[in-house]
Amino acid sequence: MDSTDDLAMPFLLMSAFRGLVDAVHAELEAAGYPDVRAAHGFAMQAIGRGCTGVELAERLGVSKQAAAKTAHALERMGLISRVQSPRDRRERLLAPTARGEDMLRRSAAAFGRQIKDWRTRVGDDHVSATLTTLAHATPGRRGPTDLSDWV
Amino acid sequence: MDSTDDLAMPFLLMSAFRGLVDAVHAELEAAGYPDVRAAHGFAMQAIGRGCTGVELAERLGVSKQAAAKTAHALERMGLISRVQSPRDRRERLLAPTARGEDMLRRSAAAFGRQIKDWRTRVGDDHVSATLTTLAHATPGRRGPTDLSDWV
DNA sequence: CAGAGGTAGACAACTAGGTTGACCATATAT
DNA sequence: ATATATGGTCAACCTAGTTGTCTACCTCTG
Repeated sequence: MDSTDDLAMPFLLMSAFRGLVDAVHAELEAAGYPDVRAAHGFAMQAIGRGCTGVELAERLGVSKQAAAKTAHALERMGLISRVQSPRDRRERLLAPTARGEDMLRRSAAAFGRQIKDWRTRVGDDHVSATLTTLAHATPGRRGPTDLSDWV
Repeated sequence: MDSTDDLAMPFLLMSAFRGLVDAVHAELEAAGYPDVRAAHGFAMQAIGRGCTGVELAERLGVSKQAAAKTAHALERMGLISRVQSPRDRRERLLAPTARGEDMLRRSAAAFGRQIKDWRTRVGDDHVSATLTTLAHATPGRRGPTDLSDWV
């Protein structure tokens, strides 16, 4: 239809994403997690209940070296543990600590509150339409932030 | 309503954004603009018909040093010119070259085609709802990718 | 009109998050 | 037993940003 507005889509996507993430990180900072960045949150979500470094790299769609850096940062922040695997001595098993799980819970709650705000602002139907639109927008896409395996 | 899906929103936003941008950049690369990155496209949009470095920094929501770096990169790629202002000799006026305007046209066309894909895939109503949702999602937000001044 | 303070831009050093390439240690298959 | 594949690490580099400092220039005020 009115395809002139379409050009704003990338900006709106970016802006909405940043607004969402910034709001959540402000809440996390207030809750005692000052150094958590967006990449850390994504990585924690990707680790889920536990995985290896290579799996993390695949889930995030980055190189294993990049995943290792992030994992080390998360370990330094006390959010995950990295313990040697019993069945394969090359592997280090990444798993959230109690503090990491608390951070994930708070993060999820904060995201939920943000989207709830959206729902009251534009209505449930619009938010639902947005979810389905975005879900169908990038079919078969694999790579960064693809969580089809782990949600 | 079903707030469990809400947690996927940041991932969907990110994924949709990356899918969109990647597709457009693939087209641009094929059209003879191989080195254009997402930041360059945003900056070109922000420059519009012309502005100074400080204005660019404000429009992008970054430091003026970062904006200057980007502007130099755009100049090296032949997409903008940086000429001294006649009325203020401190200023350098940034303005797209013919090549830069061609790039912007191709970029806009590519974005339009991508969103048209979305429309045929999920329907005009869903895409429109997405646009209005995202537009209302971050009210009064200023900073990166805020284009209220220059669209 | 002289000088104070504000502004545009450049330069340098740093950070975060990513990349590739080379490498070692360990598993696994032949 | 040996060849090959895999998990992880280290090192060097890239991009896009940051803060701090500096100079050149404009503008406002006494």
